[in-house]
Amino acid sequence: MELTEARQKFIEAWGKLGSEWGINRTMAQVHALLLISPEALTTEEIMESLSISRGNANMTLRDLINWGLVEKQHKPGERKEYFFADKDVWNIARQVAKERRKRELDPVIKILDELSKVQGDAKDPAFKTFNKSVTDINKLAKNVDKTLETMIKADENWFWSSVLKIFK
Amino acid sequence: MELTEARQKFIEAWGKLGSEWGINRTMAQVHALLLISPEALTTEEIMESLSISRGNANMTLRDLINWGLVEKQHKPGERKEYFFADKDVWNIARQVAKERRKRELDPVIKILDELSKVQGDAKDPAFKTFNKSVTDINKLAKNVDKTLETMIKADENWFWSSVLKIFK
DNA sequence: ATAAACTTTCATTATATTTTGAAAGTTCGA
DNA sequence: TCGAACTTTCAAAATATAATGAAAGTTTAT
Repeated sequence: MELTEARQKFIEAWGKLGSEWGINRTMAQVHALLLISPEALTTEEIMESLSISRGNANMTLRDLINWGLVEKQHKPGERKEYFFADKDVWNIARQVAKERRKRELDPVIKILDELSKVQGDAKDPAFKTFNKSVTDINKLAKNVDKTLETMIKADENWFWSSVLKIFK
Repeated sequence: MELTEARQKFIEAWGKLGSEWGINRTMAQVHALLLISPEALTTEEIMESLSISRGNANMTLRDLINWGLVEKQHKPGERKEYFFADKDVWNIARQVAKERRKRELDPVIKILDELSKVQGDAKDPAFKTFNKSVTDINKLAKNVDKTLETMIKADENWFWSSVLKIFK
């Protein structure tokens, strides 16, 4: 396989994985493109490479910037904006973990905390079952939350050597 | 808050979280309903509870069965099928991890392995950047894979006490 | 063999999400 | 202050995803 084809496959695979995990396919593809681009790219180049419209490119890049995965660059003497992706995969993983935790896990934990407090008749099977499921999910969610928090703060080598050491 | 309202909130929250993570909202809601139902339910009851059509209920239940989260039950002397969800939250988490690993992570790792092998000019920045990103992502993906494999096999208490011990 | 009870299918419809592109907005040099 | 270069917006269109429900299929008791 040669580079051009391989790059294409990478962009496709990343887009597919993204869409399976609730991330817009185009956003994942733009990210993939920037990940394998040694230089920062202009909006034009991204539009061209992925055959997407200006509006789509613009919004997608803004989202990527909000996710902390991409940044704008300016070249001296040029008006155009260039976009560049952090290539440190551990940083990327941490950043994604951080954002998804904030946007999705935290709100759910808040609701589960409320629902855990709901009082009811200890003899009512409907209440017992509700209470058990909610409480158990809440505990699990909090364990995940703590693990993510650690990961977000952690150094990559330390993190994986600790985790994998347990499991050997 | 009383039970009826709380149940409703739980179903909503679970549906929302599911849809953010690439799982059909209705599927997550049916699962939530079964999770808080002490008894197995019929298709009719599920349709009624969630205001969904027969076809939708049928397909969603089949999917949940394929995910290993729900099973059919038969009551003696009755033709009707009843549906019941495993209430063990750790089993559920493992089952979801297992399925998503198989359906999504494994195929991606396969592609990354191929792409890691692509040869190129070590002086070409395009090749160097491509190669580094692909290789690094591949390593990360394999660490995640190993961790999931361990989790899938693990006992809940052992797993969390090991993981959280590292991070205290 | 029949029919009632129940389940499954799938073409059609509905909904949700994503994309487009032209117009409006902004910035900057002359 | 003007206009060229560039960016952003957003209503409308396109696409993708999910839901409906009637018809077809299946099972079982008689």
